[in-house]
Amino acid sequence: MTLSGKTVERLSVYRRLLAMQGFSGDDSVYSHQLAEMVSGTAAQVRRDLMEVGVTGHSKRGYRVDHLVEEIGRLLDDPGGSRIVLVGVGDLGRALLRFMKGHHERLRVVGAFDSDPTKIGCVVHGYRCRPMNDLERVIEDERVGVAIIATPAEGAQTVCDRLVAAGVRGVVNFAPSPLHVPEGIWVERVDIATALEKVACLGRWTAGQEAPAEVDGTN
Amino acid sequence: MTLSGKTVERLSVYRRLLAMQGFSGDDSVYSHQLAEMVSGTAAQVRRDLMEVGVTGHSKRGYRVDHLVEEIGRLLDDPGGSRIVLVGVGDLGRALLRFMKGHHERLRVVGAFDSDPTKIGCVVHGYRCRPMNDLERVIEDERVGVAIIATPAEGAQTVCDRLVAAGVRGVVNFAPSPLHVPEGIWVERVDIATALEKVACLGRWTAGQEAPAEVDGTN
DNA sequence: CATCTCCTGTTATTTTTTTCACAGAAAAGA
DNA sequence: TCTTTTCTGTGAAAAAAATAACAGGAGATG
Repeated sequence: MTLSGKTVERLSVYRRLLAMQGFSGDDSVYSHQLAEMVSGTAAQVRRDLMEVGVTGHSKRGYRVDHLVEEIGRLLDDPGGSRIVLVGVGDLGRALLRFMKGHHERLRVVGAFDSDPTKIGCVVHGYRCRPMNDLERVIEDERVGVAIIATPAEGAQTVCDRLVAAGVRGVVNFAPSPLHVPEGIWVERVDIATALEKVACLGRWTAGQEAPAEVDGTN
Repeated sequence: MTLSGKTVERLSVYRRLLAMQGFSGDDSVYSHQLAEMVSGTAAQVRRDLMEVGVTGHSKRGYRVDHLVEEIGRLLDDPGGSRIVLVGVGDLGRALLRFMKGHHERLRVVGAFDSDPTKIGCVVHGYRCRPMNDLERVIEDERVGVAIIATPAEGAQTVCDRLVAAGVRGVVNFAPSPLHVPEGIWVERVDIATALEKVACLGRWTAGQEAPAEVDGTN
């Protein structure tokens, strides 16, 4: 049984929200409460949780602690995931900051940049290393996940090196898609597209929807 | 006819790639070339372009300049979109930097933060303003799109203010989902989820896939 | 205890999205 | 001019995702 990407996304969100909400001890949640939190439907939540294998209690919902634990069993590598970040520009710095507080199970073990003037600088507690060290760190630390926060130009080259060195999952913040061999998972976080999409669809949805005479056959 | 979100995303990427690739004058592209660029299929590309309404030429493909223009006609507000950014932390700064170079059609007209020590600072050419000015700027500048780059706690409150002031599309970088009235488009960019997803699925896909005896029925 | 209510678990249905497949068009070559 | 090749445009089929629907269980209420 393989979990769909969409499901994994939602599970990640459920867990985060449950952690943020100050649940304690033996608290429970209903599927419709979780649904409300994510602006989804209760059926969707129950379906997701079914896939996780957790079982709720009719009339009392799901035990929060149990839920968090089981989602973790599915999402997390038991040994924790080690991560490298490539590209310590503005975005890279923001990401390091972001990784700082959260995530002991997602640990950054190296930050790299090709700009010689950045090498050695310490950003949010992480020291910036030269690109030459990339392969060694990945192999020594058994890194499975990489974050690419370089400009578009360098991204593909960096990606090739990462994959060759053994990385199996990549989060790509560069504004161009990456080509990877089969078996490597790439998650694209495309800020420019997100903006254009919102600008376009925000206008659309709020605009003069359904020209009335065609009775909106969508 | 309403364009699906997925389609809009792809169109945005097509256009960007076409712009990045140094096409000139009356160059043309084939659907399979575009497909290769985005690691997609030619059929998908043709279907997307069909929705745009552009028509290609058999044996010669699509005129690049025509394509870019037509995609623009669909995605862009003719008058350009004015944007506000709320939250000038590390991520907000990275986003301002990002908006700087690109996008004259997506123009940031205000950056806001609730931290008094940040007010007045100029970041990548944008001056940080106090939250009090938020509504006034949105109304005066007829802002339709907002970027939320605050911590999770403040995000919903900020969002409510944005919507009340007239914003119709929101890009949410805060790690918690937002609740909005119907007609408002929210695009979530969830860095934490992207990381967890890659860590999970990268492990999965490369791992001991399909236990061999079940002949991989996915 | 009987009933009412409000949950979960899961199957069935619908909707959305992607892929397939092929007719038609146009350049190129013989 | 006839054939071959290699495109596009699009209906049909398939796959994926979301939604609805409902049986069954368990606390609450009287």
